Amino acid sequence: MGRTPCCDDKDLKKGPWDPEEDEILINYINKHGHGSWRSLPKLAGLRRCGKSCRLRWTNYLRPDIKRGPFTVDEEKLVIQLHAILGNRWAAIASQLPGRTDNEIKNLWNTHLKKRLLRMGLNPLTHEPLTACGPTASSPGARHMAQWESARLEAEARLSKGSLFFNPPPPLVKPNPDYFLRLWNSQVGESFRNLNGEAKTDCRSPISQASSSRKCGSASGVTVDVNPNIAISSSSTPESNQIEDPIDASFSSCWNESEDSSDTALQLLLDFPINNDMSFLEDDATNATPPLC
DNA sequence: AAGATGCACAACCGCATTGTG
DNA sequence: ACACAATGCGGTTGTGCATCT
Repeated sequence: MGRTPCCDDKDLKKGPWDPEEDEILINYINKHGHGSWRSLPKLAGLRRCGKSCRLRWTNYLRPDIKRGPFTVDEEKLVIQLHAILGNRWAAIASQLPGRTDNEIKNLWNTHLKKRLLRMGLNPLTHEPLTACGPTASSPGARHMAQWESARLEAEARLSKGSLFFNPPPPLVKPNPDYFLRLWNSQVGESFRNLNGEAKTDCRSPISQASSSRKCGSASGVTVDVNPNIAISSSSTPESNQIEDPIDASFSSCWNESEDSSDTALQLLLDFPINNDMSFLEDDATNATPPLC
């Protein structure tokens, strides 16, 4: 079949945008909205392809873009979300108001990835690196595999029409971004609000599954996502008891699906995001990779 | 002072997904 | 159901600036 390339016109300008172009684009969108991106450049009188216009608008010109350096809290949140969502920058960006996927991607590639590496953590898995090769058999690696399999299972369930959360209205497709919804749900909120809890004994959720519903976030990190991001790191493992909000919302949400003991949610609660993010504050000056 | 190198960020490219007739 | 267009997304590249030698 093939498709007409959208930006192959030799007449089209490439490279950095100049202020005049920005102004034209802003004025046009403020007046008419962007409508069809493909036809926008012609209508607005820009010698750019629609894709370029869209990118310029969404990544730079949009009025709600928050410019300036990322705060430590935002960086923590990016790391946490990356541990859950992987390189799904758009999904991560949706949790950081005013930040774009491109910006977060750049932040990750230029700062956070290196920082994790300096910390001796694998930026892909968020697991400790060792000089002795992959730690496939480590609990952490197992955990990752379990997490992934649970994620796939959950997505499969969703695709079969199993509705984990409030059933969407008819004709609305279930959002496949299961974990993002989980994160944003009451359950996720409870997860984020677990403060300084359950630092102990969060072993493999599968092995624990049938009896481990009290094992909460291993991170001890609280994250309030929107609109005012506020994360507090706590290292006070005062309580190992996760209170019932989790259980309640968990069980009420999960009732509809079978084998609730072995759940993606449990994995989320148990997810071994490398807990101590204090390195973000002092920028890994005291970071030493773990010896093996 | 000048060239080399590294870094940060904006923009591009191509594939995947979604929408539409 | 199919073909095609439009859009979204993630990986990669290009460019300008800062720092180093």
